[in-house]
Amino acid sequence: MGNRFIDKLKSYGVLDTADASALEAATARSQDYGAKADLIREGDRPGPVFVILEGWACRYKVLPSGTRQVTAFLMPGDCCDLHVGLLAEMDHTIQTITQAKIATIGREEMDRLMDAHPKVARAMYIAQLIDEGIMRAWITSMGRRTSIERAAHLICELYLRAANIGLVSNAELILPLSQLVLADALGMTPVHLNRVLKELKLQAAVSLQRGKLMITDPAKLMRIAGFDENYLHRRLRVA
Amino acid sequence: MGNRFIDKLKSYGVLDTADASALEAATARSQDYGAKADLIREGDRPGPVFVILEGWACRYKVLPSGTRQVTAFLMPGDCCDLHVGLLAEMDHTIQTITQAKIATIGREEMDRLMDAHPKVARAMYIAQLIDEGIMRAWITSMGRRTSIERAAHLICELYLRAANIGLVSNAELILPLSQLVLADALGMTPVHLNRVLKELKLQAAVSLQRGKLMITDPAKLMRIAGFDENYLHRRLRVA
DNA sequence: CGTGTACTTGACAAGAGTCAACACCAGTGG
DNA sequence: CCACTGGTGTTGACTCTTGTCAAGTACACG
Repeated sequence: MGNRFIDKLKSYGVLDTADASALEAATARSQDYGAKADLIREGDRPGPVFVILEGWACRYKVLPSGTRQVTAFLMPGDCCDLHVGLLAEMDHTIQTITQAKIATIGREEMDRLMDAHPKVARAMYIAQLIDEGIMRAWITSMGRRTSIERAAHLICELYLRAANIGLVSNAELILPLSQLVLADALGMTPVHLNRVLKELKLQAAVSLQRGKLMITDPAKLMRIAGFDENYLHRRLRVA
Repeated sequence: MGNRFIDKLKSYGVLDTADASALEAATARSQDYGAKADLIREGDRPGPVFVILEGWACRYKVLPSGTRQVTAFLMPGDCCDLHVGLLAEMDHTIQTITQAKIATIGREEMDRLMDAHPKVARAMYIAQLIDEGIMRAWITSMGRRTSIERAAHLICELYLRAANIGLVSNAELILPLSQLVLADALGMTPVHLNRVLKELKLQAAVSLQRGKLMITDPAKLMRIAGFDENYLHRRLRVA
């Protein structure tokens, strides 16, 4: 399986073997979670950095009315919230979507690791900057894209992020995201999302299985979304 | 006038005089901008960190259709994009809204400053974490709040952020934001925002001047917004 | 005093939510 | 082995929010 976290950081800049083995050591102990398990809840005191080794998770907030908004998807290789230990409490919940294997890195350990391995620190900062770019793209989607564009845009994003970590084969990606979860991320009702996906299917851009979504024509999807991948920063500054 | 940037960082943790004077030195040279001046554009190569000393600015993205989405407001004391120099290009534009006085801190200078002053580094990280929390709150607003709630929520946020840096007096804040800009931030049309603000005015929560918005009853506004300030992290972990 | 930009209002159209019913499937326990 | 159950997906009819278009008003500025 390999360690997708290390693979991802390597894609942000060369790591030497010492860097890689330090990361390997830091993520050696991992824990298995079932689907829909909270890693940390809104209001909790922040703890260690989570590193998703396998499976999918998401961040979300719940409103007084009980409705839910997913604010980010986490896939293998993603990690959350460098320095978050500086805050008194979490402003959102992090929950697994599927079964997942997750490592944690304590705050002091992470500080030491980044001090001793500047190239790792650099890669971690890049990962954080990209996550911020993704949030800006989500705000833009929610504010100014139609529901079809918005759905297509999210799926494009997930496709490219997954491709970066080798989750895509034959230009196909299987997303283990239910329509309920997608609707909570896209800020629409499940009913409406269902109609939107039907339309995308009609245009032969995606296909639907029960509970899974398969992307059959990424190029067409990008055209529908008006997708510009610049915010994923796959082209990085050469050092 | 003082240096609102330093004041803000001080509110995130004690800084000693050496820390403060280093920050003072780093922001001593500032530049004046007129309204609607680009600091940096989408596609540009990232440069130094910008520090807003006076005036207001915003980040925005433009879609192929030409519509605009504001993704963040920057007020005095705010700074942008620690480590952004690691990326090859900006994924959004930063533009002044009003006349503004803005300092820049080069990447190496900032690295040196943070190395030599851990308390400054700590405060900068907190500022960044809060900015991320704000983005999550925006995503949540756009996805799951009605237009009235959303407008009220944004105004609450700006009110509290402004209060933190001493911009509020007599529970009143004057926002130099046009309805066009607010509409671009809230993901609605100016026409609709106008009606929403009229409704908020009717409920005596805000009052409107041409081009300026005055917040007269923050408490009522918070009730309308269902506002929970946790995401602004005003209560920080004690070190 | 004219001109441009922002704000305001009304009438109408389009998009998205709501409600309700039903289909489908996986897992459970009898 | 089958009926039951709960979660998810699907569809239709209807409502309501929001966008669109168009016209007009009010300032600020040169």
